[in-house]
Amino acid sequence: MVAMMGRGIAEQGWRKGPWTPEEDKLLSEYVSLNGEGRWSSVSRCSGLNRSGKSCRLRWVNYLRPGLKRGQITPQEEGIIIELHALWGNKWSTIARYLPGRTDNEIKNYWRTHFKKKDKSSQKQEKREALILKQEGQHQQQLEAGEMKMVNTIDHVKMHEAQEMFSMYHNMEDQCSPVMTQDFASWADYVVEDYYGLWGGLWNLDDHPQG
DNA sequence: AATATAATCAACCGCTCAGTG
DNA sequence: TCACTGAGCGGTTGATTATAT
Repeated sequence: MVAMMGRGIAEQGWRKGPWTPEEDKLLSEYVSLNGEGRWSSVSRCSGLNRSGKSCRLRWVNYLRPGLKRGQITPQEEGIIIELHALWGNKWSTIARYLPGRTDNEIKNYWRTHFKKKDKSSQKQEKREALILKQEGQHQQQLEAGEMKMVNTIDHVKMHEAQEMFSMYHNMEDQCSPVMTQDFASWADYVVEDYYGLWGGLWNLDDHPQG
């Protein structure tokens, strides 16, 4: 494994690899005394043999107070999907709208839950191709859905909407609140949910697109 | 029960950008 | 204006855990 990519091996004197409870304690104490920031001086002042980068990451993603641990809720998932459709891989921006969640967490969630679609979709698409042959009307239905979507939300690009639909459709764990079988009815759901979401989000102080 | 594969998570790396002298 | 530095971000990797065969 190419020498573990140097993981766990001190390079330039910095310790790498998983954090120990002792290190966590030192970092927490340092931040509680000195506040966030000044990461480059953490190692000097706290006794930690970690780079500032590493300290910051550990604090932001793991030690920071108020972090939620555990499963992403369906509501959070919906927000992630919709914000990603709008902004793409702007994980830190998306994370601002999910209190207690980190950009890393959201990024990981997206990768594991939705990027896998790329693989599974190949199988799925084969299956769907068969179904399409059997159901010649399916395409008409899809197009009807597309038209509805385009007319209703011009914020979300069509292909993104189709991707979102595919993702919902491919999710087999039934965690999605709505499992519509066609794009048209799904579009109805998203339109409702979309405005519901933004009605709330626009009230936040930190407007995303300034 | 053993092995292979997939999923998840924590952490690192390289890059960019803003602040400062 | 330019160079330097620190902080933050997104992409990626590798270890661990869960699930399937």
